[in-house]
Amino acid sequence: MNVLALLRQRFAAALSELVEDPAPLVDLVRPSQGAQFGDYQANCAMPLGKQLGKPPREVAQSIVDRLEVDDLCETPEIAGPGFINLRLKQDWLAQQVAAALADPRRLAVERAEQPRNFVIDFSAPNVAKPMHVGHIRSTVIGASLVNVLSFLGHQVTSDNHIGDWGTQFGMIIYGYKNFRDAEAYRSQPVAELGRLYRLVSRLVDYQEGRKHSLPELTAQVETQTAALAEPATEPADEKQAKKAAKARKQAENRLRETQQKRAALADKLGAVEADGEAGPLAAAHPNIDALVLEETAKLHAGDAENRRLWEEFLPVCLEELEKTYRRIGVTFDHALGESFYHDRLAGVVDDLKQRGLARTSDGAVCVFLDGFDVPMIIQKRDGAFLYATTDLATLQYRVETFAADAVLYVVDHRQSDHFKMLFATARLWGLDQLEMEHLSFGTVMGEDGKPYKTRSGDTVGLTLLLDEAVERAHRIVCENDDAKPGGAELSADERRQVAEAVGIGALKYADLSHNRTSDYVFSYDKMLAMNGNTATYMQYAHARVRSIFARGDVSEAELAAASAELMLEHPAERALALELLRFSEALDATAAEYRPNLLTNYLFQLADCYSAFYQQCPVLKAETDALRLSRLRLCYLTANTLRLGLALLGIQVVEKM
RNA sequence: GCGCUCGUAGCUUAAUGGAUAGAGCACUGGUCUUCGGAACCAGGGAUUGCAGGUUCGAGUCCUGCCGGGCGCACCA
Repeated sequence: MNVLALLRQRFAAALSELVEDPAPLVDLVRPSQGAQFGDYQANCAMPLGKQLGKPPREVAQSIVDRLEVDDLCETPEIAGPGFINLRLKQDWLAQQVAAALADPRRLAVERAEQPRNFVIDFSAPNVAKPMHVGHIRSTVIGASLVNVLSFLGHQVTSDNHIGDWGTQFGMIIYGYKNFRDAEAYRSQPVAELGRLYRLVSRLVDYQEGRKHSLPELTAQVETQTAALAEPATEPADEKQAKKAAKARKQAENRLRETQQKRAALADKLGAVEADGEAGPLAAAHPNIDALVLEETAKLHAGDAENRRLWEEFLPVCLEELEKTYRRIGVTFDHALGESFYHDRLAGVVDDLKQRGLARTSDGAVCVFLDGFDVPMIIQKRDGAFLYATTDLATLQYRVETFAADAVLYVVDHRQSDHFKMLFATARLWGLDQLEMEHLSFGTVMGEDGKPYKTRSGDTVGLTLLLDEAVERAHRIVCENDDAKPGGAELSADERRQVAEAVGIGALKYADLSHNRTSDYVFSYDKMLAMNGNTATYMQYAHARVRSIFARGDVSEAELAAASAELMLEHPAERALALELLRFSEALDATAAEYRPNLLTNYLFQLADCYSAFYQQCPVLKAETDALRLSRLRLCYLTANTLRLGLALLGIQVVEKM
């Protein structure tokens, strides 16, 4: 039961007698800001009063006169400039909670009236590279949206659009042909391919730095120095002088930055040259950057040898990814990577050309779009296709194969321009009925405010990250268990399992509880903080509830089957009951805006309500048996709601911790 | 230079144009013969970057400025 949706229906009926289109006004019915304003409030009288030219309080009264909510609400109150405050009836509230209790699988959450077909594109790592910290957000947010939308009755297809066809394979192929350690490849193929990738990547970076970046930076330093050396024109007034001084300061800062960048790059190049292994290889392969591109091009052109190698490497790489997904409990319906669409790209370009949407410019096939400075290039001068081409082919495939109504991309915000152009092109192309959303998020930053890297400048592997989180969780679990007054109660095995749930849960929750397009600051300490708005707090709340049942020797079946009316006399009981009922609202809001943080907010608030209840209302020691049962049932629904809510976020709960 | 995005308490942050900007961390004080103290309660701490504007009402929408992050044809 979604109480908010029900109230909105009632308001729609009342408002339709007063106004042509009640929809925008109905949206102004919402949960109250504070308990003093009741449980729900309607803010529609003010704008309607404006519209009708009548005093808002008068309008509020005429809405209330037409409103039929006697069955679920106390008499509505009109407050302030014209707010309508609603308070749910105690017995109605009790009935709704009982209905949720009677439905342990769905907790009385209704399915969407109009199920849609979603395709969610998330995670999307490059198979040749290990997943790193930047992949967490996409993976975790995407997976939770899949869960929530599916739970609400939508048809959801999850698709991991992996990068299995790009330059990184050219690197591995080149590395394999030139640098492989045959013995290592035989015994540890993944590790050896990883080593080859890193080695070649380093050598390519070296050559590109030597040939392009370093000269470019050197030139920049020169022009910036020259610009600073130019004599300043005499400022006309004080304001201009200030402006000029500021501009000069900025220019100085820019120069310093460029110099620093140049020095850092020079150091890096020097380090490669001085390296015992990489140094000689760099000297022996001066054109490795071009040669790698050649290997990639040969793969794309169907070269037998490269194709064979690709087919040999790919399963190995995929298995490595699969290990990580298994550990964090993420699965996909499909993993149709870039290579899957390879055969369709030429057709896409032809079709766009034929429809007059694309034309050749400067040798490249481009789609020029209104409102964009640059075109979207779908075929390079040398004939190669780009990711824009692949993305268009992918969209077409998803509409044709999955009958998608909506395609969601969980990708970091740096690609927002790309998606804007992609969607605009797709709409011109005829996909104008399709909802396309770029669910963007910020870059993962370290606590120093720079992209999260190790001290040596490498990106941090996801495996290491998980290990560290679980390790820290394990230490805390052990400490806590050892400190229990009745002695430790977890076996070594159980401690491991709990640490896994707590560590990985903390990592996921930290990502899910933020909804920022700005950058995300990664911090072990913050995500693993075992109090506050964290997964651990929720898991702990759950474990505490469960322990009541164990201690009180309570039968769950009895709780589920009980039929007596719930007693909600105590304010904390009532507040908890109301919060439990809002689960459905939280899920709908999460689905409507594709924002898992609305669900984490809800769960945190629920845990908070439970804490207050737990503190103020004795359960096992309640005054009467009836009250004891009623409170136990509230506990039971709380535990179930926490468990289900966390499960939808991809987070496990435990019985004891 | 053009574009996107963000700026809320010391820190991390919440808030579909609605009432007194809500939390957590940290800080201060309190609760306890523990239905699990990884807890709870209370308190201090915010001109929501600045200046205008729209509105009955602005953290939210518009304009300008300041500051951070990111992106700007043939990488993904």
